[in-house]
Amino acid sequence: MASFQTLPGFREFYPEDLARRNHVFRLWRQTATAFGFAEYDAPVLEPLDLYKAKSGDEIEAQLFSFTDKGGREVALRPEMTPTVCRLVGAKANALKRPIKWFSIAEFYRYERMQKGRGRCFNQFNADIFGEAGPEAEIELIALLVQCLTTFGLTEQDFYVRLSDRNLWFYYLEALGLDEPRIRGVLGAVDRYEKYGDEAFKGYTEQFGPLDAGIKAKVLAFLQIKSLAALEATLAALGGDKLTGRLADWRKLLGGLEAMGLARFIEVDLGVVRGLAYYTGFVFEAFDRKGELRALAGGGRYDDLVQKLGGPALPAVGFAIGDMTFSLLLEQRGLMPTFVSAPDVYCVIGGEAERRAAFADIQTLRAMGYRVDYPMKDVPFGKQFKAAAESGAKLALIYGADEIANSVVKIRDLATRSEREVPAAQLAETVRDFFSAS
RNA sequence: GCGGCCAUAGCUCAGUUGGUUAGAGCACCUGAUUGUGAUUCAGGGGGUCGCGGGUUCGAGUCCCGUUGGCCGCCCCA
Repeated sequence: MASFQTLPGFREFYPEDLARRNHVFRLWRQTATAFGFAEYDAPVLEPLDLYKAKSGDEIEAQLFSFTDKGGREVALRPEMTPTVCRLVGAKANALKRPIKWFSIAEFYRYERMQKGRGRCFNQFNADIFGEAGPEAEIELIALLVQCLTTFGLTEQDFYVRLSDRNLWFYYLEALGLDEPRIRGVLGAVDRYEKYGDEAFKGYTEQFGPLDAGIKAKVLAFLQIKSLAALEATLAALGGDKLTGRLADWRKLLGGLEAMGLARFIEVDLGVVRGLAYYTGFVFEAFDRKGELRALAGGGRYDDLVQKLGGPALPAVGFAIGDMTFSLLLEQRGLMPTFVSAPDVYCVIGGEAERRAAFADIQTLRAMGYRVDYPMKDVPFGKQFKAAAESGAKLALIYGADEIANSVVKIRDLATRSEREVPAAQLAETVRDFFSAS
């Protein structure tokens, strides 16, 4: 038993674990690239103020933060959004619009561990800057969907809930509420799914009971699950803001439908997302069975770049966490088992043969083949067994007889057939074998 | 931050009302086997029973504390 334990909530990646993680990262990266997103990265350690600027005590309590040797207050990054806003903000005027960027990075939050949540995790982040219209949401939600379907997940496995903080705001405004009350109601809406009527307790304490007529309308609005129902509800109210917003909704849903993604999307105004910086459309991806935490979440945050010192720049983004996502893939049997097998395994008679084999081993490795051999002299029988167990396709046999005749014996480990080739032709024979198979 | 359950070999787990030197399977290593395949047989390494304290003639077993894990609550950028 090791004396030194891994820090709580941190993960170690043994080769099989890392193979799975690499698989996930590789497909995410491939998908984002196909959508025309460019990859970036940034420091793991940031000034604490970058996160304090936009958030309260709760968030600070969950930061890994400390004072460095130069007396700076620093924190391990808990998310990518402030960082990417700074990167983009600093060069906003020099970057071609729209700015479509993604990253795959590690984040740290000092939280209690749970299923699908640790203190150290990876996220795929994708953001579009400089596009104020719902075209940006279309592109991002399409990317989100494909980041999941590329692993074999279907609409049976997950869905994306789509909502809109602006629409809520305009609607409550039209019902005659002022801004503090609107925020109070949105807080209740956020919790309504979980707590039912209890969710309004906080509002009542602060502002007194919500007018029964308004509350009924809020509850009805919250349960809206289609664009048609939305339009019907809002038709009576009219107003430029609401009419304009409905046009955005039609454009967004129409775009996603044209991309063939309608089956993944559910209008659900019950989603508000607690995070204060979201300003418009918000969306979250969940597994259909409802057993896991959210797979991904995102939305529009048009004010954040400016708040962090950059120019006014509209923005939309989302993130997928690797922990819940990997759990889902494993539950659905979509996480492949990775075997680490060489292409070629060398069977070597003894010291003298070993020297001859080394030259060929180096040649084949330089050609890009993965070649292994036993480090110590081992009886032939064991070596053949090792060759078979290694998963290699070919065994190369270097015995005294072969060396004497300047040949190498090649054994096809699948068919168990053997032949000898002149040592000089080994490289091309191996290449032909692998290019044919 | 709060609550429930749990902790014995690398893994999965036994371990009697508290009683000799803590076990099995799998995995790993060696040999049988000096040129041909997952078998078989024989052998081997590996444990301060999470850690610390207490009760006892005696603790893997009972009690307290602590650390860590799983699950839920809060939160979830």
